[in-house]
Amino acid sequence: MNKDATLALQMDRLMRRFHSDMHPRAQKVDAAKVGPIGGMILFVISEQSPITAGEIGALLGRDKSQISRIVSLLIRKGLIEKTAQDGDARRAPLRLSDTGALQVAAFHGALVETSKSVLGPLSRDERARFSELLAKILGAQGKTDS
Amino acid sequence: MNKDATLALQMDRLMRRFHSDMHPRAQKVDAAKVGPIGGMILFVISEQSPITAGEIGALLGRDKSQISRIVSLLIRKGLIEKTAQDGDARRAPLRLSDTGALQVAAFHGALVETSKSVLGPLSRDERARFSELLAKILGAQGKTDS
DNA sequence: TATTGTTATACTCTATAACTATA
DNA sequence: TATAGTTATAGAGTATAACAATA
Repeated sequence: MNKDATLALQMDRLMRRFHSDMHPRAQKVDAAKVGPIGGMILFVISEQSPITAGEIGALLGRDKSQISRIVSLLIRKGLIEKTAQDGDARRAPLRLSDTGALQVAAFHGALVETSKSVLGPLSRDERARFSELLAKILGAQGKTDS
Repeated sequence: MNKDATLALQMDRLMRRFHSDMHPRAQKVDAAKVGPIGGMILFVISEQSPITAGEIGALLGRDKSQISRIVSLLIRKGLIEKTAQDGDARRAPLRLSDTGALQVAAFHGALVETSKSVLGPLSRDERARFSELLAKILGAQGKTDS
């Protein structure tokens, strides 16, 4: 089979593997029932805060309507808050609440466990190399994301 | 941030990137309207045939109920057929029809284009190295898939 | 009793479009 | 006129469970 097609199939299988491993772990710690995308959004906010809904959408590659809906949910559940606006009133920078920070810590643990489990077959060096390759893939085209 | 968590976030972004790139390409060639998972199922059958629904589910990491539903759709659309049974009557080995083979060729092209596009930032050597790492990740645990 | 596959259901994710408000 | 965000809708993917047929 063509090497590029092989890569595509490998990618699909890896994505499924990751998802299958992550799902039960995430559910177990998802006390606030925010779902996998809710968890990703919390995670992104914990990394870069304050951040607007549009920026989150660009980072995660999801449509703004989806981000908007889940952000509303997260606010309703008290996990994130809108910060005081200084400039553009259309933008609504978001930050974690204390409860949200706790939830992120739980998700973080699940993420780490999943990474370790799925990437377990790789040595430490290989894992680092893998991460570098991912960074190169994402970085080159990713600049236009944000 | 923890390296394992970084990897998890990179994985999510890569998956999204792949999906976003693949979706419009696949739609364009999806003459029979079988959807992305329908395309993956056709693709798997084209690689290993005859193959049962259960084996497809294991390979793709999807639930048997989902495979069953889409396999029914693919049969209804004339893209695959059940082969004559020789042994276990519960199992229903599947194979591509001529129409299905044409559809697979179209999907194959879309897969190759997506791989080239998303993995474009990598050199030929890096891409080979990336594929090797994927094989190692999938191979070690993947044996239990089938 | 276990396995293969089917069917039904409910939930989540997703894309699209129309909309409001701000700039 | 353009941008940030909201809301509504429809469609696709998913997990779960109950079920039938076969082993």
